[in-house]
Amino acid sequence: MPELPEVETVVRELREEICGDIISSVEIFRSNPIVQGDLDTFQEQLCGRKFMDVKRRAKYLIFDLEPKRYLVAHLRMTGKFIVSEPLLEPTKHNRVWFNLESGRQMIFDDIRCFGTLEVYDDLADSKSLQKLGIEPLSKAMTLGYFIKNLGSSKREIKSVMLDQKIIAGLGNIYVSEILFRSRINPQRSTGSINKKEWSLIIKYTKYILQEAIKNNGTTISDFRRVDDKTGAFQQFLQVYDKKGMPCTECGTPIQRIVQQQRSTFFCPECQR
DNA sequence: AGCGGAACCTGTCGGC
DNA sequence: TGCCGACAGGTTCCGC
Repeated sequence: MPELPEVETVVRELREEICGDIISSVEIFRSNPIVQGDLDTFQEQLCGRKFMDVKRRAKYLIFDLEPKRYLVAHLRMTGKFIVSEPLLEPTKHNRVWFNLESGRQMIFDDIRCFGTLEVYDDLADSKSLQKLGIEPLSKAMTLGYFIKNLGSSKREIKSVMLDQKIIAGLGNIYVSEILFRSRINPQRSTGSINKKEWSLIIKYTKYILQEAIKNNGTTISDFRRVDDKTGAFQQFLQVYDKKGMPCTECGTPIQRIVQQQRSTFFCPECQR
């Protein structure tokens, strides 16, 4: 479900809602496979700690706690954080409740249970964070980075853009949208992308992500904000989930193909 | 190195 | 109505 803009939306809203609050107890309704490690340890590591900040790295949420400790979360496909007045009973897909001293509740809800929750004393111990490539909205996102790392690669450009070890934070929706705007066929080999085209990819990656963040992300079906509202960027999507619909530029029907076992949507006329 | 395939789970939708 | 396959904003592991 959530890619960088959706995670960023959730992070910003959580930061407003929970900073300064203290975890009084943790109730786990279904741990497998969400909570990594021993459950008693997980609860013990978190109880009594105060939320100091909520940050994002790629699609990970990082909760800064005091005394110093970190809760690292990944929403995968259907994970959600909801902050609300306390419930009496968990609803169907509630997996973990973080009860707060203010009396409110932060709920981790996840239909498919792919999401992950991990605790670290030192973020450097997280293997998954270590492996991540550059942040697409950072200054590291340069022409030089792509030429140097991918200039001679034969991999398909779609696959490279989804690779979190290279660019960290893009997912299936935004990669289709970025390549459409950049007018690049998703099956092109990365080595065939010229400087001008890389510049377009960089420009539209930043533009689309920023616009999506402004619109609180994209809701196709499952994504929800902390207050259970939907995002609004779906109204600006040009190709994702638009198979057979006319291209907004040339009217050619949008095509759906499968790459890396995932759908790709593109215009065969505009994207060369 | 990098591909395809399967796995982790649950839910929804379309076709017959 | 019911069953079956395809598909879903993600990641990881395994074998070639």
